[in-house]
Amino acid sequence: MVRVSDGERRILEAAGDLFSRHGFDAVSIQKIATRADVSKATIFHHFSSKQELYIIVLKQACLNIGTILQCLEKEPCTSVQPLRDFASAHLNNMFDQENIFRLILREMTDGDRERGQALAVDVFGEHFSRLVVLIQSGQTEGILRGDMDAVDAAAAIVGLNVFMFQSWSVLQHLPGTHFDDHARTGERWLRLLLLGITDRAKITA
Amino acid sequence: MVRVSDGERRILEAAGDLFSRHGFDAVSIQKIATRADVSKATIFHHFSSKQELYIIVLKQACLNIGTILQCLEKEPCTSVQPLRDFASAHLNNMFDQENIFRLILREMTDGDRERGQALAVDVFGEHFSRLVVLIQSGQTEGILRGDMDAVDAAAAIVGLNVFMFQSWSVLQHLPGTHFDDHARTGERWLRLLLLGITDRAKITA
DNA sequence: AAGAATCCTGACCGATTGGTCAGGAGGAGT
DNA sequence: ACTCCTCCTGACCAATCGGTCAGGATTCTT
Repeated sequence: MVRVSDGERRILEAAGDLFSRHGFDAVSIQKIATRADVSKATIFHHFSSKQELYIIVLKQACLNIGTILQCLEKEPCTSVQPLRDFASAHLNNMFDQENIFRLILREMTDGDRERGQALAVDVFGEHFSRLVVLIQSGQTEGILRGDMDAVDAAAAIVGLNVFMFQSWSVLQHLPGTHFDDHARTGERWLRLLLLGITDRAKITA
Repeated sequence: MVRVSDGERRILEAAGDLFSRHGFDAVSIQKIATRADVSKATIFHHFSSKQELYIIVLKQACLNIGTILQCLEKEPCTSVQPLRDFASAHLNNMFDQENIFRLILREMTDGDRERGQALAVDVFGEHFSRLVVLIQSGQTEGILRGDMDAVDAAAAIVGLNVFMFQSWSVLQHLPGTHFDDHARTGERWLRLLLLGITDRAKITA
């Protein structure tokens, strides 16, 4: 176990919070120092540069995420319940660790191209792969449509969750909406995706 | 028609491009000036502050968007084709005007809370409402499921498109993926949403 | 008690930031 | 010829930026 001083802990905390909310460029070392209640020089005592601090915050965020989502068993999938469980856990996971996920999503969309993509693969890749396998097993079990791409289905499930996560505050201000609770809304959207929005599937293609 | 000098045009163009790619704080006036091939002071001749320039870029972006998406007729919806048309037009619209949409999405997620939400309602609100009405008419025509919320369905359609738009470069780097073309992928995802991912809808709830 | 190591700080650095200002160039109106 | 107006600029400003440095506390080791 690496020893981490109290000041260093507070710095990482403040940096993670500020970076996730405002992005790398909008946050100055001084602001992090003030929030962490240390001097600016203290930050450079613990971290060699702003970039390094950012990268470490990013890595720490990935570590915190890696161990949480373990709800995907390897048993064959004979009902949609595992999908519900996954989607629900995924969504709760995001909202529970809002800062971390905002940081990662931000990095994916406007960060350094290579780093952002590598990060995305690291963070989402494994879970995504396991979700794809889960869906494929559901297809061979006959519970899920065989004439679709499991990768598409996985992307759609994750995509709806991600969209909901990052647009939550905006969604509530669209006209005619009534989104009250993440979890319930997520369940309804997943149900939509499971059953489809057409009445009876007479429409082919 | 308001006269706009050539320099001013170039400034707005450069600012829109840079803001959408890197965000407000990461872009300096100097960089905009260099890109627009004018001096820094010229920018302050045309715009009173960086904030004002940003707001104007934002408004210009909204104007450019407002008139494009007009594919929603008011006739009753007797097939899923109007939904396909909407989703397709929506997606193409985003990718065609990448900068503008990135700018707006960025503002929605990290901009000033009130302004971002007001902007979102302005930009997406009207189209969203019309999409909801379209879906509702599809429900009364019996072509779409009656036991779902039209608002949920509309949000899901738009959400999948938005997610695809802003995660496109990352999606291609997830393991096992093969997303080659926006349009085709968008069609497949919409089909998923239309028909559902379960085989036959024996699974209720 | 002495020394070493860690934690932390105020003062400071050059560079860059958003923004100001006086004024030059050039076309239009008189 | 004259003025007026718009477009544009280089020089400049105070403030802030990321980062350095010498040294004061505090704690751990011996």
